[in-house]
Amino acid sequence: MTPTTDPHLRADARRNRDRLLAAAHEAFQRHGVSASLDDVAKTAHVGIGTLYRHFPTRDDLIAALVTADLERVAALADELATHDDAEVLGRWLGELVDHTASYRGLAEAVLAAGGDPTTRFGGACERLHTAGARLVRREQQRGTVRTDVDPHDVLDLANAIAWATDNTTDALRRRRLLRINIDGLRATSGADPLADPASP
Amino acid sequence: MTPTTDPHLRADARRNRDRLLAAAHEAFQRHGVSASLDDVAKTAHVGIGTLYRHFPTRDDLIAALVTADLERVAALADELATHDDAEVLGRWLGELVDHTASYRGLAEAVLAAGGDPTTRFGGACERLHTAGARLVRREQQRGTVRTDVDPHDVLDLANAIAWATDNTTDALRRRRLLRINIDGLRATSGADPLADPASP
DNA sequence: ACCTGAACACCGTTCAAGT
DNA sequence: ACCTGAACACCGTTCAAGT
Repeated sequence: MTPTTDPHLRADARRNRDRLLAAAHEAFQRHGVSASLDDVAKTAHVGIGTLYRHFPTRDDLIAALVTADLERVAALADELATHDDAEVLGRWLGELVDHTASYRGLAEAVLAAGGDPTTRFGGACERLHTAGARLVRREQQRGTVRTDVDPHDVLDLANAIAWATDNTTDALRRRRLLRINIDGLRATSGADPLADPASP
Repeated sequence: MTPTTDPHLRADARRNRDRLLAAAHEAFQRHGVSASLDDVAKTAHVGIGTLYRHFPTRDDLIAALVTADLERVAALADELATHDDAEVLGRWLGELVDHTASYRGLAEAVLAAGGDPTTRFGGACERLHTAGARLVRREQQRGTVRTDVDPHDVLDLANAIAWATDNTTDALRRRRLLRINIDGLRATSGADPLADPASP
C-alpha cells in the first residue's frame, strides 16, 4: 500500500519487499491478519525465507502495512484538538474505529501489542494511543467529556468496538455502537448512579 | 465443574468425561479456551481419541463447561425483569461480563458462534441472547433505556467489554468500561447530537 | 547481501486395532 | 461400546547451501 522509499536496499530486495507487502495486504484483506504466511510468500513469488528475512515476526508485517495509517490518525487527533465543536472526539473515534476494523484481527493484534514500545507495531500503537489520550484530556478540560474516566479506557472501548465489528460490512452498526459509547462519555452528574437510585 | 449426571453412560466413559472436563477447566483457566487439547487429554490421563469421542469440536468442550453458567445468567435476566429499580440492566450486564471474562478467549468464541443454533455452544449463546434482549426491551418500555438502540447492540457491547478485559485481573477497570456504556444507554433526547451542535 | 526450500517442530484430527 | 495412540495433515520457523 504505502510506497516504501527505504534507501540503501538492493534492487531485488526492494522489489521482493514491495511484492510481499502487496501480497500480504491482499491476504489480510481476504483472510484477516492471521492469514497463512506461506500463501503470502507464494503469491509474492518469493521463498518463505525471504519473507522472514524482511519481516521476522507477523507483527512486523502488520506494522509495515498499517503504521502510515496509524500515524495519519494520530496526526488527525492533534489537528482536531485545535477545533472547538462538541463532536470532535466522536468524529476522531469514528476514524479510529473504521481504520482498526480494516483488517479482521487487527484490533486483537493492537490489544496484544499492548503498546510495548520494544516492537515496531507496539511503538506505532503507542504513538496513536498517546495522541488519542491527549485529545480526550483536552475534551475533559473543555467539559465535553466527564472527568471520571481514564483516557485509556476510551481508547480501549474504541478498540473493543472495532473488534466486535471487524467482520461485518454493516458500517451503520459500528456507528450505533460507537454512538452509545460517545454519549456515555458526555459530562454528566459525577454522582455514582448506583449510590443514587433517584433519577435527576 | 458442573456435576455431569448424564444417564446411560458406561462407568469408565463417565469417569473419563468428568476427568476431561476437570482437566479442560484447569487448562482453559490457565491458557484460555485455545489451550492445547493434547495437554488436556494428557492431564486427564486419557487418549486423545477419547477426548474427540466425547467432544467432537472444541466448542462442544467449551459448551459443556459453560452452558450451566450461561443458563444461570439467562435465568437471572428473567428474574430481574420483575424488579423495578433503575439499575437492573446495569447489574445484569455486570454479571454477564464477569462470566464471559472467566476464560480468556471465551468472548471471541461467543462472537464466532454467533448464535448458530445448530451447534451446542451456539444454541446456549442464543438462549442467553434472547433472555438479555427481552430484558433490554422491558427497560426500554419502562423508559430507563433509550429506544433508538437495538437490544442486540447492548449484548454485543457487553461481549466486547469482556473481550477487552479478559486477560486482566483489574475488575475495577471492567466496571469502569461497563459504566460508560450503561450511562450511554440511558434515555436521553432522541435528537442526533451530530445534527444539533448546541448542548442542552 | 540476499534468496531459496528442505528440514524441523508443533498441534489438531482421524482411524485401524484392541479391550 | 468405548479406548488407544500411531499416522496423517497443516502450518510456522530455521538454517545450510547457493547466487
